[in-house]
Amino acid sequence: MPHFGEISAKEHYLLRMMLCLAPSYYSEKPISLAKISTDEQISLKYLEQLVRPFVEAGWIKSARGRVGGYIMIKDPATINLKLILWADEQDHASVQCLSDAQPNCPLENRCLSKHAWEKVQKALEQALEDVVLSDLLELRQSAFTK
Amino acid sequence: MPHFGEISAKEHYLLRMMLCLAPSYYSEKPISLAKISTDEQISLKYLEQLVRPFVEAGWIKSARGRVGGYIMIKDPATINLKLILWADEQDHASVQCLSDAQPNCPLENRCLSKHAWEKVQKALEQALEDVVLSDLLELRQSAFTK
DNA sequence: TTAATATCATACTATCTTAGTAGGAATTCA
DNA sequence: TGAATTCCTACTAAGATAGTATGATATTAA
Repeated sequence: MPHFGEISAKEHYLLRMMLCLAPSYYSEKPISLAKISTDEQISLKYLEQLVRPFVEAGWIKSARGRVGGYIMIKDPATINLKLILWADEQDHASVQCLSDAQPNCPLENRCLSKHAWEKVQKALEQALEDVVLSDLLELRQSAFTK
Repeated sequence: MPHFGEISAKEHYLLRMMLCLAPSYYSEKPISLAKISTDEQISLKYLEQLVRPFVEAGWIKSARGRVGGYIMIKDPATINLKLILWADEQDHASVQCLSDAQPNCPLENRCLSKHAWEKVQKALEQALEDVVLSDLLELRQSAFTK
């Protein structure tokens, strides 16, 4: 049973995939999903699905053929967890009536709870924005590898 | 399509239910689910399922019969969103290998991403803890009702 | 005493998401 | 040419969500 805020395998995969692809931004050499699949133990076919939205968004360029793969063309310094996880969402309202205009909402505690969720939402959003791809890459170079 | 951190209807219901029940802590008079169902437009049968874990946890006492209902016996000042949402979970590790000991993890970026998720997890946890039931009740009394 | 109001308990269901798998087509390059 | 790669569509098993259905049991106001 998952709980609010639990990271799913999919989300875990997304970040790791992006971490694998990020170096291609600097090297400008494509990285194949086959390699990522091996390195990170993620199904190749699943990776193909996961990478697609980012290609469509223009963050990643694909190169087909023999020595093809994917090249990140959006600067990793501008990519954070919020963007990765919420790439295909436009409306991030955590509670329905935050987006829906409900002028005369009849519910006793909805506005009260909405107020609470807004606080949580804001904190989470900030935390996700604080995790930037390029920062993570630097961590790997330095002390973090212990 | 939901996204990470989105509030589900269930979670929205849980908080509103608790907000409805909280006054019973002070009045010591039971509040029926039928009333909550009416006030908050939540299915009575669904509410019955939602309240059960808290009764079993001893936070809420049930009173059957004609003028029965539920009475909160845990101080609303000690109940926060984290406790409400994660009531039945014991291990809140957001990433599998945060709880599992994996001494020689072969994955390239797992530890790096784990580090990232830990930061997010910690921020979220803090935000959820900061939303305390009694504080919300006070908001209703005062300016929030506009 | 009885009828209404509650909780308690179990089971069922439709829809969606997750976490993939399957099979192949198109492209590129050694 | 053949191997490696992306591209594309479809399918699936398991689980969660958001309830509904049916009824039993307990209490008390009338």
